[in-house]
Amino acid sequence: MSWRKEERRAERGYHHGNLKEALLQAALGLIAEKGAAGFTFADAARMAGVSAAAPYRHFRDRDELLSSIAQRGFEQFESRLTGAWDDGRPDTVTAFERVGRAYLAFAREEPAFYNAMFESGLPVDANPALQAASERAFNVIRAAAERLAALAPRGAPRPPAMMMALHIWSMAHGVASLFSRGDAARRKLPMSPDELLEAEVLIYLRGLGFPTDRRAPAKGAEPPPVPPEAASGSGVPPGGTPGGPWGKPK
Amino acid sequence: MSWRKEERRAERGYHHGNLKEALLQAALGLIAEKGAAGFTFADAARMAGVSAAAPYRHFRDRDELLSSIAQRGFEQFESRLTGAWDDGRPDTVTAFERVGRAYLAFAREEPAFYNAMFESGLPVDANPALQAASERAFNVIRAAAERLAALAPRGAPRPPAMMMALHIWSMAHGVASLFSRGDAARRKLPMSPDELLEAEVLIYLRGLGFPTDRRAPAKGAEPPPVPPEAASGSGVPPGGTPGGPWGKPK
DNA sequence: TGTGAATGTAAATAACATTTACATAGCTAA
DNA sequence: TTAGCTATGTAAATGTTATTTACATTCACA
Repeated sequence: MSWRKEERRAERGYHHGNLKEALLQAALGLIAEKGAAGFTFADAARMAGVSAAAPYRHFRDRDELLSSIAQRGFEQFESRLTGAWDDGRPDTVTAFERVGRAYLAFAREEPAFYNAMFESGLPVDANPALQAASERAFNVIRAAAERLAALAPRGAPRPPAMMMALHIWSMAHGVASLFSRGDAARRKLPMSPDELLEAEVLIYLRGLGFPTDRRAPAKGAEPPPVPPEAASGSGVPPGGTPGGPWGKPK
Repeated sequence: MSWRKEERRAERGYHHGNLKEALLQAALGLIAEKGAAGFTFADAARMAGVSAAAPYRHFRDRDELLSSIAQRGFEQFESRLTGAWDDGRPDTVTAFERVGRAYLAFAREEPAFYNAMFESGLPVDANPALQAASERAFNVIRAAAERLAALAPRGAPRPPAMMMALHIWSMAHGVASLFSRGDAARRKLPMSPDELLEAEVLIYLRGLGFPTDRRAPAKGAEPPPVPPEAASGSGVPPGGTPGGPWGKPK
């Protein structure tokens, strides 16, 4: 349990000193390069400068290494989503969209984690810790959806927060999987994945009756019940934001 | 090029008679069971009753077999989506949703194809034929979106069809990936993946200003300009369909 | 300082992917 | 019909991987 010599002797000596971490890092790099499928246990060992059998002192098998990475990924993912949500500041809709962008950013900036988490074919539900980590990450979206649902404009039925969360999750995951990674990212799209997702979420929220031309509300006007336009207008003006969420219909 | 004896001698003899097809079928089964990652070329050969080297007479390597399956998958996918779209009958929105359900149905009923197409890590854009097949499938959604966009209600700006298509695709793919396959399917959801996607699409369409309580329009009332409520109401009544697309807010 | 627990290594096993040299069957042209 | 070319298979060899086992080296600490 004690890694007193981490820095001191990262490489030489009979004992590596920090093999577990070194293996995780090596694997992370390999997965980023060749995908979870291409990554090999032996390669990671080689990269860490140890024999092919050494990794088994730290991970039951290849899958456990992968799970560890996925787990760590979900934790970082949760952290980033939580940071993006920032407890709904400056206003719920803005923060909500920031969460969406954070989702895409994570997928783009941490391909190895994202791959291990969502594209490695790992049986997430077979590993309680992993499952829990995944759940915690999702709960950030869910909590945000909860807050958003609470803002449902008068006249519109209050949408189930869980459903909203699942919807948003599926949009973010769909965009990330299809357009924001790997070769799919090279498709010629009319807009960036970020813009695509933002428009998608905005249109969706509009469909629920939310006002979607976010704008920092007057001080202290939110969390309290209703944001600016929700209180005033008819909920959803058919025209919506000038030009719609997708910009000018030139 | 001549397979005169396909049926006659499917098994015995020095020559298999139909190895290529047999390998594809075997691989399909194996992928359905253990995923594209778990599938092995050797297993497929064994299953077809030939030596491990025989498959190389029909596929450059393991990846080419996988590509062939993905290709075939995209073709069947396109076929099913086209059938579901049914040229927009009985009305555009209904047909559009049917396409969404067909997407999920395909993911559920053809896990092997879906896996090879979207979860095998195949570099789709590296294979022109595969890329083209994928494009053709997407074009079904795109064409449907085109028709839908043309129905944009008066007062609402006409949304770019391509964007709509990408949005719908991402929703369907997101729901399929997250909730409609593998272990993720076992999550305790408040509704089925089908219902989830349907609600998502309906809310989205509502966000674009479309009337979403589909109902076969009066004969010949559609394609022509505007469907029932779009002509009458204010485009998007804040209340929308009674209870909203997700059912009664009990 | 002696010793058990932790961490590594080497060697062995079994499964794959892939290649190569050789065997056999099918088909076509003389 | 048959010689010979082509397509399709096989067996054996190579090189890599995952994983296990028996043995070696350190570490931590009583």
